[in-house]
Amino acid sequence: MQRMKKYFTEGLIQFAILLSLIGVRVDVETYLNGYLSPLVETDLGPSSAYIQTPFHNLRDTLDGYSLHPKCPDLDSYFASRRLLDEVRTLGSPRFPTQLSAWLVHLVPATEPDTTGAQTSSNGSGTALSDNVIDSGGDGPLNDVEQDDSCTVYLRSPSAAPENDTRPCPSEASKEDGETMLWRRGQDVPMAMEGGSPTCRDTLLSLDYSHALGTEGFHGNGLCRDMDQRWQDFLSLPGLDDLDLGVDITSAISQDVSLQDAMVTEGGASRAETQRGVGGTGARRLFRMESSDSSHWAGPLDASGPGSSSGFLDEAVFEQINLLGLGLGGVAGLEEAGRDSDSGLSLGSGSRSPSSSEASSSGGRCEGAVGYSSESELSCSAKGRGLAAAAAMATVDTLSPMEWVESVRHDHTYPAPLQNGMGNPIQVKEELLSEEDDDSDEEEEEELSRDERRARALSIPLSVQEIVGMPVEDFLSLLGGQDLTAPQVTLLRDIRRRGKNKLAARNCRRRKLEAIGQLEGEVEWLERRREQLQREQAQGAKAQAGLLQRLQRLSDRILSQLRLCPSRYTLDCTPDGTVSVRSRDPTHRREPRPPPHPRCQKKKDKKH
DNA sequence: GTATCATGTCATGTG
DNA sequence: GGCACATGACATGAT
Repeated sequence: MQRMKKYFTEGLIQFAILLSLIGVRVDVETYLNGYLSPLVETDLGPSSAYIQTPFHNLRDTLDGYSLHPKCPDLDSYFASRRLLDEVRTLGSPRFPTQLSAWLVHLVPATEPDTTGAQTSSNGSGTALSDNVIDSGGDGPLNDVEQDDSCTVYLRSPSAAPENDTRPCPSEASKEDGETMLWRRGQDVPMAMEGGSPTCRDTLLSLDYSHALGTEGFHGNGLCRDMDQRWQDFLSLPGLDDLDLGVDITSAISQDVSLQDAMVTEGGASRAETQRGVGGTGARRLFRMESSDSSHWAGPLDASGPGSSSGFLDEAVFEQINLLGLGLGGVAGLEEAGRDSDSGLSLGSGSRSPSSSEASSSGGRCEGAVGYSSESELSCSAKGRGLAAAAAMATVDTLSPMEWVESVRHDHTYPAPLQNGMGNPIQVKEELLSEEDDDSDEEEEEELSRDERRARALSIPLSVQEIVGMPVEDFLSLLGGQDLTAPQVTLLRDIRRRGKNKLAARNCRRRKLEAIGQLEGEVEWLERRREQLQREQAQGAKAQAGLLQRLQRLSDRILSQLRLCPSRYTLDCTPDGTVSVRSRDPTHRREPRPPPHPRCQKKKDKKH
């Protein structure tokens, strides 16, 4: 069973399953570049399931910018991703009936781009993603061929001519191994690093055998081997025990509609450069599509397979992960908010109260807990699970727009629960049943300390209302005849703590801003100092040159005066007067200048 | 077990 | 004096 979990929680098949859940056709290019690639991380160990990939950690290094995971600018950045807008247009999510198929075409880096060029020029039509290639005369794959790393192409079977009898493109690389994905600088292919085939291997092999068709690339030993791996996978013990709600075999193998896709690794392709994402090292482009067009309830389907529009927001992926984990239930919305100590959803904007609570609790669980000792729930594993449940519930209860909006605001990054490969629906139902049992208790538990106190004293106002109301209203409320002294005291405390909480946040934000500003000043001053040091060095060098020239000139003058430069020197006064001075302190008398030649002649005549 | 970080809360100062 | 706000200090939980 553990092995099965590994199959389903790792790698590509999870992507396909999860994305099929909502019928999303996804270009996951942004997630397959370098460290953003969950596929890369799947081989990092037993706990490195893709679901557990903390995308929020990746945000720190996104595009080379060092941004805080909660930075509003970062949120707006993600919000601007056009794929998110595309996801918005989706209709109600529907459970998948089919999975995408994949065709992988490996072109080693050192291999000339013969196969790849053929792939792009043999009338594949929409075989390759527009994101990856363009229709230039040189052929988009030539761009890829310039890359010094391995390239894996995914191609639509429909686009492959039936009479295509070209050998399996991976055959050329078969001698290097039987795997299909290589990573830059690694001798071991990505999918085989663990020494055993992973679900990715199997899926890719399936793609070979089912999507390519025997007319095309079949007959290759590698393809058969991959297919065998897939069969091995399907024959794994415990697979039959899984209740996924769908026939996994048929879901994967039937009516395989391989959509074009392309995986590159290494330097950015031209298409990437055009999108402004190139130049950051290794990139991988990928594409996944649901083969069932009925999944598309929204206008997105109009783009049709082969269209390369759309990118999933990272937050969307997080939510999709939640879908795949089967975590969720309506209870999550309430449960996710229980960890909020104060119950304040300050800064949640115009969101609905339920989603606001979920978001607030999510942010709470992410890091700070504060004085939550009175809270009976820990914010760790349970809180994460509840946040996930909240997300799941959001998907089921909210409209797509609301759900996407919740994704936009939800900064929680929940980890999977134990049953990471379970059926989402089943788990949801389990949570629902649990919620029915102790919903009242949970509702009580999720209240903050102040909320519980306010409820105990029958204060009909929420903490948010108490904190947010104008002071006039608050004073009039306190001055009313309906409140007792303990109620008044509690109201004051709640308002004071709430205000101070906000003040502390602002204070810390300003402090961080000040620190950042000072760091900028320090950096500027350091650069300025280096510049001045360079100028000083240049000035010293120029001064040395001038002194050297002056010394040579002085020696020349002294030599013309028939004075030894080692014994005499020239003194230059500020007023421009130049005099000869002896270097020997004992001979301070001005040396008599030699007689003028005319005088010397006259003197000679007298004698 | 320890360090670090984020957050809440309290005490205190300031306007 | 009361209030809002700012901020240092401390506690607490998460990582």
